[in-house]
This record gives sequence, C-alpha cells and structure tokens, in this order.
Amino acid sequence: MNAETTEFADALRAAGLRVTQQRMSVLSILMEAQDHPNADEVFTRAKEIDGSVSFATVYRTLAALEEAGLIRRLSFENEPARFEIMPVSEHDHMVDIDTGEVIEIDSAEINRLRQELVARLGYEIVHQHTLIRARKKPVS
Amino acid sequence: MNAETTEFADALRAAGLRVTQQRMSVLSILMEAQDHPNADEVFTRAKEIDGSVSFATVYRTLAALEEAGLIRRLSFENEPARFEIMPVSEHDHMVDIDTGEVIEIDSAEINRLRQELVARLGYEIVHQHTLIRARKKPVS
DNA sequence: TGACAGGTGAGAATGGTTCGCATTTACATG
DNA sequence: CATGTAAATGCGAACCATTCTCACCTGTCA
Repeated sequence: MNAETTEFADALRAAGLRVTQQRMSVLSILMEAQDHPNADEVFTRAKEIDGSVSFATVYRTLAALEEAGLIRRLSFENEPARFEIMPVSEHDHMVDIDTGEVIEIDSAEINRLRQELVARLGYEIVHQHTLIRARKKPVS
Repeated sequence: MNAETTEFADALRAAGLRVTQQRMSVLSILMEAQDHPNADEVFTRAKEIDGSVSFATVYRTLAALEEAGLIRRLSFENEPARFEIMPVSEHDHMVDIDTGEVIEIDSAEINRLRQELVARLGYEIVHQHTLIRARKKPVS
C-alpha cells in the first residue's frame, strides 16, 4: 500500500466513507488514467484488477467519490458522463469534434473574469465548467 | 401569419426543411418563452395550441431546429435538456442551485479570451458553452 | 471477536430520448 | 388545381445511461 493509496483511504475516511476494495479499485483506475473514462470504461478497467466489482457499484462509487470531492464528473452532450481525479488546478475541456479527443485547457484567467461577473450579480460560484467543441485549424 | 412567422418559415426552408404546422408550433413556443423549457414543457405548451403534436415529433423537431441553427440546446447535469431560440448575442448560463432558476450571463469578453486560448492550440471554436452553478451571496 | 450500519452484486426499474413503421402531408411538377 | 413522392408525423416500442431493490457480505468500533 503506497503513499497515494493511503492518501485516498484517508480522504475516504475523512468523508465518512468506508474504505472498501471496490472504492480503492475505482480510485486507482482514475489515478492512473491519462484520459477521461466514462463509467463503462472505469468498470471494464476496474474489473481487470478486481474482478468482483459490479457495474452498479462503479456508479455508486463514482457518485460517492464525487460527493467526497475526490473526483470530478464531466457532463458532455449526448454521451455518458466522464470522470477524472479532482484536478489541482482548474481547467475546462475542449472536445475535438472530428476525433472525439478531449483536451484540457487551462482557464485561470477566464475563471477569474467569470467570478467577477457573477459576483456583480450577487452570486458566488459553487461550480463551473466550460465545454468547447472545436475543430483543428488547417495549417495556413 | 406575421413577420416573425414568415421569418422562421424562410429559415426552415433555407435549411432545406419543410415548413410544417408542428415545426411552426414548436418554434412559436420557444419564441414566446421567457424561460428555458425542456422537451416535455415544449410538448405541453405546443399541445395547447396545436393538439396534434406528438412527443416524438417535438424531439425530432427540436433536433431539426438545432441542426438548422434556429434554436440552441442547453445540457445540464441530471436533468433533461432545455432549449432556447438561438440568441443574437452569445451568453452562458448560471443556475441558482437553491432555486433552480436559470440566469443568462453575458460573456463577450470571456468568449474572446477563450477563442484566443483555443487558437493558440491550433483549434477554432465550433460551439462553446459554460455552465455555472452558483448560490446567492448573503447581503453583507 | 460480535454486532450491525453501511456496502455490494445481480438484475430489474426508471426516465429521457430515439427508432420503426404505417399513415399523412408539403410541395414540385405537369 | 391534381398528383406523385420524399419527407414528416403519431404511436408505441426500443434504447441506454443511470439508479434502485433486496438479499447477502464486510468494514468498523466496542
């Protein structure tokens, strides 16, 4: 059990959640993921290392982890939600509409502007996310 | 048949779509809407003035109108998609997490920034939308 | 270690959205 | 203005991501 594992176990406990094999499996999948897998992909990958995990538990675990603030749910149009370990720095997502590739884009400056805008309306941001659908520019 | 009606009929034709009573009904509902109704609400309202429209057609019509660029689909998490007439000026949406109210927020400046950011990555924006979930600040 | 609240697996249920197909309609053409 | 035809519609069934139910396990705390 390495440092990261302990860290996540502690985070689970801090959130009042029991530390189970399934939850650790799902977390490790997302930790190692270089992409943004959806529930089905998390399930498939988790099954390889755990075997016992069920689809229902993957969903329940993802919901619990999101609630605990350990992971983040990305909602796209017309496709199942994707998940990622809660990023240290805020970023938005750009989808290449030709390849389906999801690219993270930094947005510190934009987020600051957005926060000012919202504050002017008398609100404070609880959560924000931008989805950009874009196409690769032809090299000119 | 007033000016707006003709305008939409022309827009439908320009998009290669036939002008049907159902499509005009759905469009008129969205034109008059001060809120952002979902498919079910559009159906209910359209049924009042048309009677014959079916739920399936509402969905097909909303998809066709979106495709034609006449309306815009707003995807929120854990709730059915909402729709609005394609706005003249770009704006994003803020959801009051306590009341569920949807507030339009102007974002010209932010969109410009975002466009630069994306251009730097070699992409051009096809579509973009930001969803902010916020809570009313206590008056201090 | 024992009790038990909370977690899990399997499959059924749910709910928004889409599809299939027989029927109807818009509209180009004569 | 009548007509053929491709497109649109209504209805209900199908779809698919997600959630629920319930009987059975398992962390956790004493």
